[in-house]
Amino acid sequence: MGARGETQAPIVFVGESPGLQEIKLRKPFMGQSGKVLNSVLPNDIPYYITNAVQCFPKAKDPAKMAKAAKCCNSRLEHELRNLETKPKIIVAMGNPAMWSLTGNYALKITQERGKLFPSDLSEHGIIPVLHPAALLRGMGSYRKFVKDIEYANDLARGESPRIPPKYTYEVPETLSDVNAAIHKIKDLPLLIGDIETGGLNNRTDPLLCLGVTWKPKHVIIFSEEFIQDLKPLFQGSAKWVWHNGKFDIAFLRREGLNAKVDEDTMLLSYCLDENPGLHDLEQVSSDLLGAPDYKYMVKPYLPKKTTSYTNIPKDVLHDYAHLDCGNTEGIFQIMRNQVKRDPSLELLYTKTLIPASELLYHVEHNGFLVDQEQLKKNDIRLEKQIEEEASKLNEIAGYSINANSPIQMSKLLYDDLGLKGRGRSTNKKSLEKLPQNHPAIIALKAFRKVAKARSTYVTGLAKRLFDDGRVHPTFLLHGTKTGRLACRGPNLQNIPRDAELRNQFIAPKGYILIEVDLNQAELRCLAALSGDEAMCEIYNSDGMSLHDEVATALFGPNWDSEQKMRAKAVNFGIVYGREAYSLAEEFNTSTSEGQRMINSWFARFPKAHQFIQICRQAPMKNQTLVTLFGRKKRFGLVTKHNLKDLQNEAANFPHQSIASDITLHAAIRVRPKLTKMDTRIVNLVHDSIVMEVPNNPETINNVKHLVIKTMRQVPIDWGITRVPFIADAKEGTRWGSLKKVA
DNA sequence: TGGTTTAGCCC
DNA sequence: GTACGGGCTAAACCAT
Repeated sequence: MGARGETQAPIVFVGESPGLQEIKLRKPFMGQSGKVLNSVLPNDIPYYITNAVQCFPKAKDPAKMAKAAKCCNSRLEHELRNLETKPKIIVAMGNPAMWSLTGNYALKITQERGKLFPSDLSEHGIIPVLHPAALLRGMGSYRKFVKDIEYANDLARGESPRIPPKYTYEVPETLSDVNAAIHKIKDLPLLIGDIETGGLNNRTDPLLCLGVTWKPKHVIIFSEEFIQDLKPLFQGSAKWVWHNGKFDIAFLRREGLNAKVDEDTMLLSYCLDENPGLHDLEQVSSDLLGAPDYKYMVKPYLPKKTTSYTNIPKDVLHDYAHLDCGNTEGIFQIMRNQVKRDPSLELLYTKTLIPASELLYHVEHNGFLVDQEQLKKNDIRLEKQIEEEASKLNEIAGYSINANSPIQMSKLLYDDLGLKGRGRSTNKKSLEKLPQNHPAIIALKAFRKVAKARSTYVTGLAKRLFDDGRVHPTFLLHGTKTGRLACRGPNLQNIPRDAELRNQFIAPKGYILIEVDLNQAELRCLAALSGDEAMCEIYNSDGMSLHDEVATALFGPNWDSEQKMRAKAVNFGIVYGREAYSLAEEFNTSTSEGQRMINSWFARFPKAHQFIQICRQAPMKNQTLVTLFGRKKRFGLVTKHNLKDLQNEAANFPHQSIASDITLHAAIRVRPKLTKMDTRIVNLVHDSIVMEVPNNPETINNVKHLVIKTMRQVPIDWGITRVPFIADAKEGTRWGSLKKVA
């Protein structure tokens, strides 16, 4: 019972366990998941569908599902062996099916999906894929799911499995062999490189080897002891290909090698799919080449995730490195052509992403100087405040309580103190619903503020400091779905707007900080993109201000400061797709008043409204949004469950993306000129550029002039002409105390 | 030890 | 029942 399809089918789909629909109808995949599966089932060949588990476990936690899968294992095997014909391929959907069919209960579906596992239950074996229900919950990539199933369908139709690529490699062992190898390849048109390192940190961790290839299927590995002899290799005319080249060139440049990023397979992968988390080399190689898992080679030497690659024996490391390098060559050939065939992606890749690699190498390398005195002062001050607030909460509770624990605080507020709110959450919004003058609420809010400030922005920052007194973050070009940069280790894009905390970031002696930021960049983009006459008029006039105009539109000409605040919030809320309820919450007013504000805004700016509406239709119409910088937003699986979220993403995508690219391009353009003025970019925050500038009036003036002018010019050069872009400069010695100077 | 949940900071 | 787009980090908690 519980199966459907043809018993002589060449392809078998194995799901997890029946849901209510399936129990009722005695057939698998009849509900929402069934719809997803139906969209990818082959329509030219028969198929058979069953489940790994036939019972209906009450709780679907992994341990119980594993147990159930083990129980049902022999039943499933019996079912599959008794099909009329042996299938060519079996698709395992979700962890339990994969566990049961492979017998390996340690596997994880997100890591194994799309790979071919041998099995005598079918001719070619098992292909694990994500379960459709996981896709419906917004996990994983629908595009990958479709590709995985397509591969399985092709095998069922009689095509051959992909053959995992194999490469030969050599490791020159004498200096003369190294020199001969360099001489042979340094002026070839294209070299593909990949390094292995003793850690992720280019300031402290060793460079262990460099793999280079120039033609399919053969790699040269230059080992550690010859790194210093590789200078001529990087002085030839070859163009260099890397996977996340910004990482590699930072290590190589440290060693005095003139490495550069001409091509980058990670960025190609990001061009082809903007969703994060899909672009690491192993993953791309597996998807495009059918490359098998080769991490197993080095795993025995890496007991912990953090163990350094220095613990791997040299011969094993070189063996591993040659696969990385060879695979990079393989995926480059495929993806470079795919990008070339799409003019917008080609534009994005060549004009934005590759130049941005070089920019960000420098920003990361420069780092941001931290004042350790100020760090210490904040540490002491916040520690004291944390203790004070914590002891207040202890006293209120009457026992020792951890204010950092949401569970304990929830118990305190809703059980011990009997406060009545909405649900049992203790987050900021929920606390707003509780009596604001209650000492527990006051203390908890204060505690949260200072605890966050200290743990993340003081002690957390201190852990990231290097010998040079600076933090050196990593900026990710592939970290967002919109094209904004992401930043980590530490994240310098979310430092609190609190003078004491921002003052931890300073200019070195003899320099000052200048921050130039675009004024209302996203709203200006919305005006320019939509061509809304009223918005454009405001931004093109000298005396008008959007916030003032909207305040007048919403509340009449005699608005007060509170009403102006609301107007401002509506302006920024609109571009994020905020709704009446959420605005009403913020201002403690009725939903109908929230709705009135939104309606008035859209009435004042009808074309902006229309533009947003058109964007919102993209997910339903299965359209891809494209910006003039070539960024794309693709909508994978659209369901009634995620439609609203996707519409909000769509509505927000164009102006967020373009505003960010204007800043990025301005930074790319000014950086070489800044270098000549002994000026360094030390941070980028979506619509602003922070620099350290020699403290003399002439340079300061030149830098401000250059950056402001460039931020104004970039949109014009990219065809955004309906609205001017205005940038403001602030300066000072500490980031928290910058002052606007005429 | 590692993954998930909750919370809070930025544009 | 939900309600705002895009991110990162820390601490607690829980399973292994």
